Amino acid sequence: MTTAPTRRRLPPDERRESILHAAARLFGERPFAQVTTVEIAREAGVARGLLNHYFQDKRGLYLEVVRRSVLLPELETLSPARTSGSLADRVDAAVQWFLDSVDAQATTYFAVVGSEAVADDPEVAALVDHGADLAARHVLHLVGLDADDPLEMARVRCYAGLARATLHEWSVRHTLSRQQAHELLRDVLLFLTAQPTD
Amino acid sequence: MTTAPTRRRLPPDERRESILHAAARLFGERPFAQVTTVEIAREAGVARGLLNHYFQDKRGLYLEVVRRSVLLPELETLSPARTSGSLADRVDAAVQWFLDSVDAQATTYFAVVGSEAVADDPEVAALVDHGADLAARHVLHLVGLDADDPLEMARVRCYAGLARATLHEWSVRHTLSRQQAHELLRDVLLFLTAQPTD
DNA sequence: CGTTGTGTTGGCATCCTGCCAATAACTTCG
DNA sequence: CGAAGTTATTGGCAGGATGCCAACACAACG
Repeated sequence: MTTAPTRRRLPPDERRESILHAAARLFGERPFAQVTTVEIAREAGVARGLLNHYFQDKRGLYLEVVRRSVLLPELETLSPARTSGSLADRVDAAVQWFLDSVDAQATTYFAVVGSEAVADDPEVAALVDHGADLAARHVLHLVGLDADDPLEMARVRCYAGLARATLHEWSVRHTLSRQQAHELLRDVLLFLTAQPTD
Repeated sequence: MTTAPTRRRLPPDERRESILHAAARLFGERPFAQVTTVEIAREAGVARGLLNHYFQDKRGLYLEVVRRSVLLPELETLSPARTSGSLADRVDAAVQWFLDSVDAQATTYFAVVGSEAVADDPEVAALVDHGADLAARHVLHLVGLDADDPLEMARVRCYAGLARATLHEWSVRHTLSRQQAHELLRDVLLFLTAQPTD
């Protein structure tokens, strides 16, 4: 038996990825403090020390997981930026985009962002904040408003809060149907964009 | 020197309160993991072991701190429940109430709820959730709508998300003035309450 | 003033984490 | 095809934080 070496050597990116995958799974089902590095290592089939090699520390690994789920990878992929159609249509499309991109990686997203509550960690909060910023900017872009107007950005960031909460009601508490969630978000966004920024 | 006994015996409630106070201060300025029980004990002028006597563990102490800040103690105190005045007036009053009650215990509130991001802990999330529920119910009451209609509740809970985010923009990021925050919240709430619950 | 009840303390045992030197898998060159 | 080199990977060690528990002492009571 020359096979089954006790160690298997992988290209760094690949190994890094597998660790990240295992960590995401565990962090998705249990809070940070209740997940030990031993578990993650076991799940990834790796020695515990290796986690510290690829990521500074447990916290660094966690931040990386969060970063991935927050940045909405689909964000860059599809941005048709339709400047055509009525405002109502563009708004509708923007809401559609948002709900879809969340639906894609629902589990992780909700575990991290959707729970809609406490950021016990400022750095994590900053990441989520950044994610909200990107999403808001993208929505503004879709709708066809100026994404560089600070006041407009602030208002849309507020709207992002509404979006998260609505998401939560729809996908976690099931107090709203997707239909209802969609309509609520659409109506309010339309209302906000129509409103003059006094 | 008969004074300054190495130990001082306090009635349980009092001691419990002083510990809670110290913990709230520290948890307010640093995330959970970065606050050690040694610090809390020192801050409260107490042996570390006493924390475990009054609260199960560090986590239990934290939950108690969160519970206090989330429940918006002022919530019960002032609920004039004005059924008089126009809808616009009642909405305005509700928003006013919300902004005021948050303004009161701003620091703790923002440290726990206002950061508007991740709930790494489901139990904490449940608490915040409950707080949002109470607040939403109260707002509905102030506005004069039925607080037992599940759909209406869901919608107002979504609105609570908007409120948190707006709070964040106003009081943390300073991208909105209180005036602007107030107007935004007022307008949207008015819009939502006017909207038929299709 | 001795006794009882319990608020309070200090230290022990355990678990988790970050660090680091040794090891071995994979590659490359002679 | 074999040996040297590179570095991915491992296992163990030390520090720190937490939960637990038995002893202690402050206050009230008889």
